[in-house]
Amino acid sequence: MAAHYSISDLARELDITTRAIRFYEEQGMLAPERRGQERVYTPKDKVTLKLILRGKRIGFSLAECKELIELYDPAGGNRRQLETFMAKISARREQLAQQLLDIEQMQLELDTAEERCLAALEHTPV
Amino acid sequence: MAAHYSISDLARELDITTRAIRFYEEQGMLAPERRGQERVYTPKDKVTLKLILRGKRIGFSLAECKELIELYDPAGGNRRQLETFMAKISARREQLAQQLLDIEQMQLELDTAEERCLAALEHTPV
DNA sequence: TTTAACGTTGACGTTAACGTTAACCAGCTT
DNA sequence: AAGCTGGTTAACGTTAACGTCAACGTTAAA
Repeated sequence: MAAHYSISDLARELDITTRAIRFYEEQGMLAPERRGQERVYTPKDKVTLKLILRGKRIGFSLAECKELIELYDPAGGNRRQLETFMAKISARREQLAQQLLDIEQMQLELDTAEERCLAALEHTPV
Repeated sequence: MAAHYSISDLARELDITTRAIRFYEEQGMLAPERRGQERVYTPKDKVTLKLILRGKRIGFSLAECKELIELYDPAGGNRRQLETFMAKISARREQLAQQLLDIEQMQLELDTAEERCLAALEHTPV
């Protein structure tokens, strides 16, 4: 429940390097406060980092992760921007649906591959 | 139902560049026949390419795609190899499961992001 | 007081997965 | 003969996402 984290606190907890965290900041995805030179992170920053990591796991680029993060900003923006965002969201949805299909198919094929491995092991002497 | 394809046939049909196809070959993922200098692809090569593309869509590296392809080889290999493959398969399965969770979570958040966009549009004059 | 732990800013290095010329050849058409 | 289409190899260029020093400052403990 700590209100603040150091850069290595977050690195440890989220299992990334401090270099990566600084890099995300360099890319404009984070803007932690400073106490002198040192970066001080809030729980909100932590949430942002988690968003980035999840995005990456799904296969988004950092640039795309940044867009996602911006959706959470109350910055809002004008009608044109909002419509652009909506379009991007719908494009994402389609891509995610395709990924789901790919994953299902892949799982089926891994099943049969596994079976073939097992069968082969049956006939292989220890 | 053609028995053979040229490199640009496949490029067109699978919507990739000929450069990419040659690159996959360079990486040892393909080994098309030759008629003189020219590459001649069979339906089997096409299947391999599709496997690569699906793998990429899910977020596998080319090296990982190559491993998947090798699972389809009747090369088989020894007990040690098979066990290694099995371990990799199970690791993949876990990663895929995690991706599914991430995608579901992401979809929920896109839902609310979309709602916020819509709400904002409501209050924005045309 | 020195040494250890943690932080900082450069800045160059690295890997993956192709893109992009360049320079060439073979066959067909005009 | 000239030009187009489509293929080839070789080799350098590019982008993303950090890794990996180097050189330095600051507490806090031994």
